[in-house]
Amino acid sequence: MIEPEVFFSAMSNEIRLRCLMLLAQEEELCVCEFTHALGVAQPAVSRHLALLREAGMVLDRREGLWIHYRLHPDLPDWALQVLHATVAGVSAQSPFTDDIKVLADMPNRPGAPRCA
Amino acid sequence: MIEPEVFFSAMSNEIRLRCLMLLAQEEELCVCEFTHALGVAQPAVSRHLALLREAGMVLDRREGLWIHYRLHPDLPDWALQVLHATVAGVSAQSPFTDDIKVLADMPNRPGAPRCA
DNA sequence: ACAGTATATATGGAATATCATATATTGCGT
DNA sequence: ACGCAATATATGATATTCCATATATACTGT
Repeated sequence: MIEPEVFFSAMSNEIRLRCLMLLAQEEELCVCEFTHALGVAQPAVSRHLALLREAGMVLDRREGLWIHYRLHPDLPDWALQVLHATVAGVSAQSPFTDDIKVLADMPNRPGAPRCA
Repeated sequence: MIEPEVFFSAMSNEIRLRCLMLLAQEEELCVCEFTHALGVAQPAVSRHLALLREAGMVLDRREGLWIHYRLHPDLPDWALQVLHATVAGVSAQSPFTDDIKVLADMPNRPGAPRCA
C-alpha cells in the first residue's frame, strides 16, 4: 500500500508529473517516447522513471531493446482517482497539452498505438 | 490558478497532508487545534500553514487571539476532487484516523463546532 | 559494435527541524 | 486608563537532510 506522502512527492516534480499524465492517458509507453514527448534528456527521464518504479507507481516490462512503463496495476482506488482528476484538470494547459501532441506526432513509435 | 506541481508539493509533506486532511473534513481550524490534533510543535505547524497559505491552498482569518485556516475558496475543481479522493482513501488509516479523534476530544476548542 | 536504457558520482540548492525570540491581542489589577 | 502578564501565533538563525541536475560510464539485447 503506497504511502500518501510518497505518492504526492512523486507527483510534485514536473518531469514525473508529465510522465504520469501521459501514462494516465496512454496505457503504456517506453522511455524513448517519454524522452521525445517531454523533450528532456534520456538520463533524466530514466532517473525519474526509476523513482516512480521504486515508489510503486509504475511497472516496467522489457521487450527487446525497449522498456515499457505503465501505471502500477495495484495502485489503490484513491490514487487512480487523484490521477484522473488531475488529468481532467490540467491536460488542457501547458505543458501537458503539448506533450500529448508531440507524442502523437512522433515517428517510429515502438509500441505504436493501433489507433494510428 | 495553482500550479499542479506546487499543489502536489504541498501535499507531499506529512504534516501538511495531515493539516489538509483535517481541513477537508472540518471547514475551519485554528493553529492550536492543528497543534493539538497532530501532536506537533507549534512553530512547525505555523511554518507549514504559512507555506500552504503562500501556495494558495488555504486562507487565514484572524479572530481575536486565534487565526483560523480553511481551504482556499478559489481552489480549482480538480484540486478539491484530489483532496476529497485522498480523504476517502486514507482517512481510515494512521495517522489520519487518530488526528480526527484527538481533535474531536480536544477540550476548550476555540471555534468549537456547535454540534458538541 | 551499436542502440536503448540504467546507474554512479559529484555538486548546488531547497525543504525541514529545532530553539529561541518576537509580535499581537486579550484580560486583569490597580 | 495604564501597565503587565498570559496566550496564540509568527519569525530568525542555524544545522541538517533531501532532491535535482549534469556528466560520465556501464549494462542489455540485437
